[in-house]
Amino acid sequence: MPEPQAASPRTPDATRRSERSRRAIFDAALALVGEAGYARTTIEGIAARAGVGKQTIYRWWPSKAAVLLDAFLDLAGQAGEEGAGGLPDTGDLAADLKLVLRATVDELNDPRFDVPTRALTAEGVVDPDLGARFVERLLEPQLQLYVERLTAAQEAGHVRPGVDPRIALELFVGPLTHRWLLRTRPLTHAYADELVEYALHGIAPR
Amino acid sequence: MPEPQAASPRTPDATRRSERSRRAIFDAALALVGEAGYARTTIEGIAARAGVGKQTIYRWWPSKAAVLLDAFLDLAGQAGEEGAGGLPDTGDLAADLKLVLRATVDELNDPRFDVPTRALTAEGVVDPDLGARFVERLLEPQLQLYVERLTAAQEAGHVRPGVDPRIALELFVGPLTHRWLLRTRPLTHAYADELVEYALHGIAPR
Amino acid sequence: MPEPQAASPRTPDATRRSERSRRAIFDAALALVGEAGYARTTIEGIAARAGVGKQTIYRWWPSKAAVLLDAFLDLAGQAGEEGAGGLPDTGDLAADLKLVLRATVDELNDPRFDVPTRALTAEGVVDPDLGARFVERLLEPQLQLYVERLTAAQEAGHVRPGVDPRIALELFVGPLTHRWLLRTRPLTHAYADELVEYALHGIAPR
Amino acid sequence: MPEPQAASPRTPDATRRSERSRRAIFDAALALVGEAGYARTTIEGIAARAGVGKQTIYRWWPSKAAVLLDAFLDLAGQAGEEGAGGLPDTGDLAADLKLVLRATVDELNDPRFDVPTRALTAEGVVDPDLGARFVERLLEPQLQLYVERLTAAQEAGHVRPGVDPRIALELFVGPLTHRWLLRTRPLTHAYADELVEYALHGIAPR
DNA sequence: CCGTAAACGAGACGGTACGTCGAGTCTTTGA
DNA sequence: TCAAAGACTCGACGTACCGTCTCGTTTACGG
Repeated sequence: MPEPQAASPRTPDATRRSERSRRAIFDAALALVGEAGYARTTIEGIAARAGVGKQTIYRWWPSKAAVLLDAFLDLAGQAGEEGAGGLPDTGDLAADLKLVLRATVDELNDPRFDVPTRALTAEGVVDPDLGARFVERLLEPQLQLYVERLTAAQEAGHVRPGVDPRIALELFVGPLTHRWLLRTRPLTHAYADELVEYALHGIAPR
Repeated sequence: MPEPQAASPRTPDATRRSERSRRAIFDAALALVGEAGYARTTIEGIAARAGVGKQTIYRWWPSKAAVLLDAFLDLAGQAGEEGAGGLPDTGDLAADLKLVLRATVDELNDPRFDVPTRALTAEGVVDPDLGARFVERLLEPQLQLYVERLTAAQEAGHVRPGVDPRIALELFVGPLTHRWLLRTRPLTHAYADELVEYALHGIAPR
Repeated sequence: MPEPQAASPRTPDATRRSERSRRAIFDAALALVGEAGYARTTIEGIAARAGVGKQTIYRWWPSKAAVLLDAFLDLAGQAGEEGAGGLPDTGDLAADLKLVLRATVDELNDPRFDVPTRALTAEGVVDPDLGARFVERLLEPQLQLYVERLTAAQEAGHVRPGVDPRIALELFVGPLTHRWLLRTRPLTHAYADELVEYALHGIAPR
Repeated sequence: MPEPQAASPRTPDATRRSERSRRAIFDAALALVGEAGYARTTIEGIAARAGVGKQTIYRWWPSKAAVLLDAFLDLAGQAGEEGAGGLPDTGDLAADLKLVLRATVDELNDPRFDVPTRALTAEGVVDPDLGARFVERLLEPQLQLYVERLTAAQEAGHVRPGVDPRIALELFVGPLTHRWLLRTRPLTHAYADELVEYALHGIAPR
């Protein structure tokens, strides 16, 4: 549940907040972004679609991006309640990473995911506060899964001792994100595989 | 030199274009972004500062981002006329890459560079046309330098045969960009060095 | 009190209207027309002078002319609250008409009245809706005073029975307006007198 | 043929003027006013339609209204070359005037005449220079015909001696124009007749 | 008959105002 | 007493024309 970011003049009473409105706002925001894209989604539009006064949005969120981020977190929270039990660990690190990266490639190629995530990411690039929230709530938890898997591999002797897993993971995630955000080259399974091939050698035991 | 992207309704006659206005617009745009940030820079403001009619901007560019991209390219073109002779090649690939990546880190940490580049990148993330132009005119030429240096290293036997330099370079550039854009961790020289260390092993001969 | 002419897309709620803004707009509009003339008065200028958003003008009026007409009506409403008790009736129709027409001549020769009235009239000539409002709200009530006076004269036997007062009045008002609007000849008291002389014979008993 | 209004900076050489352009501009102006109305007719539009540079218009006319006035005069000049031999004189002044006024009523009720004349008149109401030209070139010559007819009638003893025909004519023309411009009441033949009835008594011998 | 100066078409330019949109604030009203 | 509704100020949008100003390109005259 997103608490408003601290000491604003006249912090509203969160306990009296209308859950009904909150949900309606999330639904409207996600629907509008899906239909019209992020840039053409407006706070006014969200309010109208949600059947809510504009003030009700301004009361609880500082910006359109913040609304959407919370809507996203809400969505992810619902989805993630069951699954998300960590990366697979079959003992074969290369295979496990390829599986995960291929899945990520598919997700990034799916417009339903691509459009709003791209919008939110772009906003975070430019708005440090939002970016921090985005990273802390959405990105970092996912990266932590890589840390866990790589640490396990390190303990199993498949990754060179002394390698920092937090840096190592970026060898996989960084290039993928680079291609996705900047569209320098197409994102394919073959690319994911090759990436694992190259990067894994970099952190493998000598 | 940015030729208008053709096939628009009533393309204006580029030969009659006022070089004076073009320069004034670039100067104003860069100054305003530097002073007020990208979001608070408006086309109206650029026009006023440049002493130019708004229509003169709209006649030649489709958006604020496009203006700024061209202003950037113009700047880069001036700067790059003398230098830009490729990445250093001392024969020591690791050292050369560290040098370059450290320089990149410094640049990315310099607000004069960071603010507008970040803004332009974010815009490109969301606007495919602009992104394509951004990549083609600014990013790809830089990446090509890596390709050249890595190919040379490959021929010298310092990089495993069969490794695709275009993919290999992303092992260096991808993670750096990731940290920069998403601000997940601080960008330091130490990080640049470690990145080279890890990634280089990945593409070194067995 | 000007109710918006209904059946527009999304008629705003008139009960919530800001009386403060309405007054400020009228004041600004009249002041600007007086200072700069009608053509150089702009909606943007009125809004700025009134300390009001442009939208607040566009919300309630369809055009600059409509604003000015309402400003005029408002002014006339204030002025007319006490006076306006009809044309004088001394029993001497010729004298009474000469008095009134001379006063009208003076008014039409006074730039404070001439400039905005002329502008509004010209606009009404070309814009039938505005013209209708102008006539209905400003002109017709004045003409009605003539009807009353002429009817009284008719009952007193000073006007031929069977003469339609609504037409008769135009013998006085028409030529005067003609000279004023088209500036064919100077508007003088002598002219007013002569007009009464000629026209009155036309409707006198045989 | 409209000579430019004297000593402007660099008066152009009228002898070199392109008759072709002049005609094309008139045609375009009249056509556009007919199609879109005066307000939506622009100098730019006239130039484009006439296949003429804007400067060619600005070189010879000071305003849109001036162009249209000249276009009108040109038209009237063509039309008036044969006819316009004065008002009819059958000896029956009332009948003659009714005939003429009825014809005027018909003209004023014809949209082809009404729209542009109305526009030009309105412009003249507000722009004294244009108004003067309008009156001098179009209106006054017509009024002169009334003067002639009334003078003839006066000599024949049908109009009271001492009556100023220039004023008398306004008893007929003024009310008609009033109704037409202000749309206070419909313009009908019956009205024209009644007007003659009333006004003629005013100037008849006692 | 030819060179030259003008008027010409085209249209880019600096401006001004347009009418619209949305942001964020403030006020009224009904549940 | 909160929230819906929505009017408010403000600022920027992108467009339309204004009137001015080059640009070549005709065109017609004067040598």
